[in-house]
Amino acid sequence: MNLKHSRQRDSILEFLATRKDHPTADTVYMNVRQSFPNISLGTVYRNLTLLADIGEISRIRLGDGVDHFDYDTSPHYHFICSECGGVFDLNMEVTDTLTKAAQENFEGKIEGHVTYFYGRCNNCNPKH
Amino acid sequence: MNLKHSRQRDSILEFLATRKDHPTADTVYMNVRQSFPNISLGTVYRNLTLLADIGEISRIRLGDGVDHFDYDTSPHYHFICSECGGVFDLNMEVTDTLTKAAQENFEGKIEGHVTYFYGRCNNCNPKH
DNA sequence: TTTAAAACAGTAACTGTTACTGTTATTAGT
DNA sequence: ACTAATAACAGTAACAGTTACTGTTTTAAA
Repeated sequence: MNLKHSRQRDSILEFLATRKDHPTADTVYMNVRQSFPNISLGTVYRNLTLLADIGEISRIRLGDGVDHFDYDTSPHYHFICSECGGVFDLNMEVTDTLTKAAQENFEGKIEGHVTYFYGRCNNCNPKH
Repeated sequence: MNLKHSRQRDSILEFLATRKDHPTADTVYMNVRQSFPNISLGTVYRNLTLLADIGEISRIRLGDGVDHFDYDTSPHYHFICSECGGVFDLNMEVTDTLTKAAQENFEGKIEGHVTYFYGRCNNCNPKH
């Protein structure tokens, strides 16, 4: 891979680094436009995909039809609120016992699994 | 909910019952057209959504950008092959230990989780 | 510097899905 | 059986998120 430096890409990565809420491409676009008013949504998508491909960030799919992006590439679980759509990290250990269990009765090679949790976040959960 | 009977819906459900490979809306469309040549893709989507809403079938999201549908609504895990996109059931127990563990350090209410596995299926995994 | 190519902005196209519109099929009440 | 109300239909347009194309600009190696 023969990458060239780009200020737009820097800016996208820099923005992601400031956020812990796993923004979507569109949110990235909105924000990076403050530094690069002419940046194209295509550029944002291209760079998010590239950064994810080289492992600088990770792309997260949570069943809401939109891709989220995370500067934190360490393995951890996510929670998505069914009410407000907010995404949160979970403070919880990641194990490979699930993958091992799955491999037991399965021919073929299981390489990993995707897990995310859903429900009501603290804000949306009715207090009582 | 005040449902009326429809032959198209029957046919969609009937087709799904014959398949264990979790077809997409488009696959359902292709097949049901053999009995109903004029059926509309919109009708297929509408009925799949309706059937899923009333719990007759389940809708499965596996991160490949397409919805899959399953006649088997009992809780079980799925595997998706990164190579051919094939979807398979896993013969493996479903527990709620994950949900409990996730709830530990999380304010708000965790209602459930989605888990699926990926890798190479038996056909796509290089033999040796 | 010059120059090859990576990256860009802008925009069109594509995919999966949902919504709209006027017509047909179903079913409950006579 | 007939009628009337409406669920469901076919066909098609619209929509959202994402990817691909085109001609121009930026980067960085020679």
